[in-house]
Amino acid sequence: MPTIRDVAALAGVSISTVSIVINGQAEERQVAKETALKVSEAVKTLGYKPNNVARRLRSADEGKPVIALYWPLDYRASFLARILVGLQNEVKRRSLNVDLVVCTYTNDYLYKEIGLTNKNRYNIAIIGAASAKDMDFLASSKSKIPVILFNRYLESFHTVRSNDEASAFEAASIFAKKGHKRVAVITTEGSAIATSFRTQSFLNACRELKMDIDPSMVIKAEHSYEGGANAARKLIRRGNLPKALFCDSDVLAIGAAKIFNQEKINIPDELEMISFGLLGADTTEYMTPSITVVSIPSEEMASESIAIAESILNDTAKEPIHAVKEPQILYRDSCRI
Amino acid sequence: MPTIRDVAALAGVSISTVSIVINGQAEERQVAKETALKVSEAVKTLGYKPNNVARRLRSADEGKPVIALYWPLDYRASFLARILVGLQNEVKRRSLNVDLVVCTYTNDYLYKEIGLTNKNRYNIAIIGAASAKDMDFLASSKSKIPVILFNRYLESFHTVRSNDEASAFEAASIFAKKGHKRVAVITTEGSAIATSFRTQSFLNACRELKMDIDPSMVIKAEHSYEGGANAARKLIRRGNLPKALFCDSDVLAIGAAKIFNQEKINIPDELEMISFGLLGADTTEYMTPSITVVSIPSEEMASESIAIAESILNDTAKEPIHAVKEPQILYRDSCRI
DNA sequence: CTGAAAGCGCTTACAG
DNA sequence: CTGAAAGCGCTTACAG
Repeated sequence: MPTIRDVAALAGVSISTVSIVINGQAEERQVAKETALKVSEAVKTLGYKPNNVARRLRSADEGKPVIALYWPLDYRASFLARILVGLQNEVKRRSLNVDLVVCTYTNDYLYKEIGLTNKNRYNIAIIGAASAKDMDFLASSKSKIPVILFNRYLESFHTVRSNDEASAFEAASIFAKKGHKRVAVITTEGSAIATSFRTQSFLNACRELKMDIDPSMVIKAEHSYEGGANAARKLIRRGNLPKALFCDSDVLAIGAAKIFNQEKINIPDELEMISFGLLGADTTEYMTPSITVVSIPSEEMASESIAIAESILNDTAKEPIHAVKEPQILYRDSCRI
Repeated sequence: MPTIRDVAALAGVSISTVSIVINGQAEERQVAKETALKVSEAVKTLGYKPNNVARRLRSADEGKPVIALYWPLDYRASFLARILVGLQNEVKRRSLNVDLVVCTYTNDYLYKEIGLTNKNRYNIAIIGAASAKDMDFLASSKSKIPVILFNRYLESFHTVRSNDEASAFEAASIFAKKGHKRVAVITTEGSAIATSFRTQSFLNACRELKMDIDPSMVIKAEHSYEGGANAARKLIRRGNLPKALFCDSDVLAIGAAKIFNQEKINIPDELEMISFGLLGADTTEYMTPSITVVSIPSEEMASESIAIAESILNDTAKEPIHAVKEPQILYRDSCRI
């Protein structure tokens, strides 16, 4: 990259003059028109761009500490708002003097994120929805800044999780108490860590509670409303529909409910539904039917993340902090207690 | 703020030694334990934090250009994902070597955003959901970096808008063609620029098309599912429900639809609904009933924003660019053509 | 009107 | 084991 020095050399003027011109002070500092022109041309031919970092140093612009949330913009993009609002609210509540910034990344490519491998860009990274590969990258300690893992676990990092296992068990217990013997499951296809863990936990709980899950009743679906709808169609087509359905995400549940409504399968009379809830709680509340969810405590997790971030900034977080938040079951029409 | 120089002075060692210690190279560089300790203590007593900007300059870490999306985390947080995904996809499509970052702000307080008043932090700002005050701030040219206004208009800035006026007219035309004479409206309370403009445009269109809107049938609602639900309750309570309802946001429409379902008011037989659509198109598609929307072309607007950003980075955007994108009417069950 | 010089706060060879 | 010095790319008094 050309520097101001190169521009000065090409234009045949001093560095000071270049600085004045590129900062638009040519008139006010009474730089000769001709000189200013020479500078502009040199800038253009070299493709010169001022170095922001140098400018900031010189201008004593240190800025506030920056907390970066890393979040992938795949099908989980819809969960971002709730978490971001949670982070933001906690920053406000604590009157932290920090900037909160969202960086998007692609699963498995976290290692490409320069904000993580360079210790001077952000002060703290909250990393959400990491894939197995992303976790490997982190575990190999290639991240140069303090990391808070969001809903993932690595011993040597700060982590904030939702107690999905207990919640899956509780969801299964509800079905068991109601005497359901057969349960269907709609789960996200692919190997996202959290969803497969949630589904696995639910299946284990069913086994423990002596409920039967025919493998053909575990439908894998693309994580979208349409995916949920397609899964519901498959279940109906297969026939012999169980009276209980578990979904590992409310997005799938909403898509599925649409089809049950269309096919006049009454929820909850003919089919009771429970879903994990990752969207804002009001979303599932205002569906028709409203959907009973094990609501992931995103807000509490976000608050805790900021609490940890604050202690990192204060240098009081020596040992990794591992926080676990309890989801809340929100009983709605799709499965009343 | 204390500098490395202060730490060195207090610890009674050289700057180099301090640098080595604070960068965790004490062992490897065989710094005497005692020396390292003195440094650590000086760091602690002074509360020294290394200056990231200086580090970056020294480490020749210039980084990529940064495009910052400014978005408020109020009730409009739920619209963020769709726009962000749109921006991200276009960055990818163009293989731009830029960082995309989201900065949250509070309406009316855009002027506090240091990223805008300091020209060295971000290279380009895309500003969404600006309030009138925020626009004043921008118009007063206090922003030091190139700005792209998202769904707002100021002559001297790059702007990308949705043609809400034409769309509102088209929505009204649909009702008019179906012979509706009376129409109800649910609109967002408060003075958000876009929503009030949409509602106003719709009301104007109704007047032009000789449809009657009783002012008492224009219900102001908090922008949330609950707000939409409350508005629907008000409409029902008032009695003499029109057969056509317009909502300025799909969030309101979804909340309202829930109540109509509960009250067994058949959509569309007893009441036809059209809403502006700010959420992803699939959301309203999978509601029960699915909701006919004038879908704001967020994706196209995002693409255009990135196109403008690219030309700014290439210095080929001399004059302000003003782009207008056409919304698309998506016919769903709530109002078939 | 223009330029030489100082200095922002660091890191990194290099010398001892 | 430790320190003096150079220098990252700028901006800003200051001198002329």
